Amino acid sequence: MVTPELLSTFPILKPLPHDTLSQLATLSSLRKFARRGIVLNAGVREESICFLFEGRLQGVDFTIDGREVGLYFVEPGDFCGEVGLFDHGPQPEFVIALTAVVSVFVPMESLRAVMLSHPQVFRVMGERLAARLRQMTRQRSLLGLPSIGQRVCCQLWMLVKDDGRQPVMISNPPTHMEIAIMLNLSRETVTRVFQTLQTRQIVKRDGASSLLITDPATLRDLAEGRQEL
Amino acid sequence: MVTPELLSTFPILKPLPHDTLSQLATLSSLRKFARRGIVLNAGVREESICFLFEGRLQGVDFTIDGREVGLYFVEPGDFCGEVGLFDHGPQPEFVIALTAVVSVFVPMESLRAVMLSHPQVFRVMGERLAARLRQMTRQRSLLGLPSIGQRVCCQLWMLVKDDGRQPVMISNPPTHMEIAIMLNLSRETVTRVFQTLQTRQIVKRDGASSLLITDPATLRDLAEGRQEL
DNA sequence: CTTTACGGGTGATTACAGTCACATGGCCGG
DNA sequence: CCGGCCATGTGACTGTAATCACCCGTAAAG
Repeated sequence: MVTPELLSTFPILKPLPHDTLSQLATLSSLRKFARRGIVLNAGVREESICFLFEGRLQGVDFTIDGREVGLYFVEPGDFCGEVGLFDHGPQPEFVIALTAVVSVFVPMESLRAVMLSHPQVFRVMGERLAARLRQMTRQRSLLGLPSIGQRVCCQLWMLVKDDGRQPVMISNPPTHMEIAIMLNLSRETVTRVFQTLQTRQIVKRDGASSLLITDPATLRDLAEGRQEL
Repeated sequence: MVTPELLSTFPILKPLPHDTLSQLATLSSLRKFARRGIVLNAGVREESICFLFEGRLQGVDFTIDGREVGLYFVEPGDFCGEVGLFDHGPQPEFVIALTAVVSVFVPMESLRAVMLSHPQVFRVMGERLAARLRQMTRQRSLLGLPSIGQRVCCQLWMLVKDDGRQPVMISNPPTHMEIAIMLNLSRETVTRVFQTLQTRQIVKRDGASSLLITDPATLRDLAEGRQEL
């Protein structure tokens, strides 16, 4: 079902020797989710780490009064649910499939064993946790921005890793609602910002499941506050 | 200057053998800061971990347009600046002294060495990083609360570890401004919430540098949304 | 001892994003 | 082919928190 080759497509597992990968592979399982499927549950001790092969995930939490709060996006090649590796605690947040998703579930206990016997993997996993902290810090300061347009542009800019000049395409982009909960905004407000971005020819819908950033340079300027929307 | 005994007052260092502590102590330095002093700088590779002995610290970041954003508080016995231990990266956020502060600076490199040779410490440090992630997640969902009063009460409640019924005292509490930046509010709004909390006899100023929680039970209810303010 | 800075307190005003209500169009399942 | 769902789009209205402008009192700085 899961081959060692599949596992080795993930950067963090790549350096592992082939027989270790084989062993991990026999313990792992391929799992597919439909859009809106719950990949990881909050509050329970999840027994697996989820490696994302295809699609997009979103970490979400809920406020006491039931409002949805967006925390981060997960892109293919990345993984989630790793916090419990370090403290054996419950999964802190939900992880939801934003699109149809293909993922590999690796049992947490065996991955922890691998981690402890391969300092290399341990190191990368520590770096990974640190990166998550850094990313959450950045996301948090986004929320401090008084200009709503700048908030949306920053978030959009973070989805565009490519820093080039030419147009960039984002396939299966998050919906307005999914962006809204990341930024503490209402869905309508996000829609209105996108509307002005479209009339100003900075982004363009390209079919149903694709967003074209026609003018990355201006988007960047908007994100960094050099231009007003 | 720094004694091994002083270091062993910190839970994470306590299990270390005495000679390791002695060696660490010779490399460490005692540093005091005045209120508003910058304890750790963002963006640079800080060369030390800061262990807080006395006072209160706040992790803060700034938005692109210069607004201050509050991230977390640090209480005595805890430490900060540890992210770089894992990824050798720059310090992600500023750490500011909210009160007069006594702290011990332990060089990051030697602490990293200790960590690698003492799996015990490594484990606790990993748990610590995980705890930070969990705490940031909770703080983030606070910001999703639509009721401003609830936000403030939640934050206040987090400062009260004690879950007892009897009145609790918070010494050197954060100023309204410092709370405001944690919650994405203006200083005036926080003042107004405190005003109603005081008239409703839930909290009370006790001298200049102390806040008395006279009715923790009601504060808890307000924080958890069982009562409106 | 005076001066200044800072934390806290308060009212008036206003901008602005949330909310509600509804419309449209695409896609999927029956 | 039809019906329903979901994402998006849009207008009207409104509540609310930010902003501004000021006050006071204390405590540290000179």
